[in-house]
Amino acid sequence: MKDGPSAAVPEVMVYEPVCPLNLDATLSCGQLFRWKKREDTWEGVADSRFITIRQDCGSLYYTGCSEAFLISYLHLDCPHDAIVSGFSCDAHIMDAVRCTGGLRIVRQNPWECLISYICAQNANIPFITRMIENLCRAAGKPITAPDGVVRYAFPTPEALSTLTLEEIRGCTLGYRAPYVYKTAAAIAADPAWADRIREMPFEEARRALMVYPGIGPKVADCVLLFGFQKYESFPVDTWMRMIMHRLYGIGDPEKSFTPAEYERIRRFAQEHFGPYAGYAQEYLFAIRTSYADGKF
DNA sequence: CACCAGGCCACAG
DNA sequence: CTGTGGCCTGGT
Repeated sequence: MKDGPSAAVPEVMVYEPVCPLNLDATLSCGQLFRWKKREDTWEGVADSRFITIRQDCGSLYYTGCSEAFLISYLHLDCPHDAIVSGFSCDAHIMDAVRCTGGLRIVRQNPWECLISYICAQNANIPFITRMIENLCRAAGKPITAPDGVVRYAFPTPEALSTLTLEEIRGCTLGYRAPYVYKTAAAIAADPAWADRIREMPFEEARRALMVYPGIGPKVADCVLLFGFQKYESFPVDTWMRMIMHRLYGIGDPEKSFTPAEYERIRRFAQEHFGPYAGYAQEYLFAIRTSYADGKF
């Protein structure tokens, strides 16, 4: 027999997506840094809520958020098959789709996305994860989850901008600390920034993001894709550079990665893949090690 | 101990 | 305008 209030245990909700979803691929492909899989269940924090999701036989069993949030967050409100079939003339993308079909681009909070991808520069995923957790612990609101474990929301712009430069550096951000420090201050002083960028056409929004310190072409493209749902965005990282050279003969990974080289690869991809180029990028990125290992 | 990881910035030519 | 080093930190 158990003691303790059963009312504290959240009701598990069920949702059955009508279109393809690969939850494992979606939450582990590297677009997000705050989800962990324990047993069969994914646990994460999004917009100040602790959420669990388990996928079983196509059904989603979830706690901590509404169905509307789940659908929006996982981008289940879109014609996924139509996006994928738009790539049907490209054998490489279809290879990737066969491996991780149902991979979704999650609708991230633009602010969290912005800071996260500033941290992500020149780092690997475990390191990025630690930096972000440190920031959350330092300035994020504590959330007591039903399992009794305290997690932390991603700090608001106001909260993050109260930290000193040294406190941010203490979150193991290294040379990225001044970028986060200055960008947080700028955003905190300008609450309408996200609405403004959301309304801008792609290239203009891109330029507007690159005004913030620590945000270059790669980070801007990630934020436009993951934070602003501008799906024509095609972020080019060192992996994508290698892959695009190998599959399409674009660019040359032997030479130094100049801004001109970035533009060449990005323009080609946006033209070649079309308005959902970002989805092509995510599918290629999801199986990046296969290309490194010489498969495909 | 080198070298690199989902780059950006300051500075030289 | 284009190209090259250096950079915090942590893992091979």
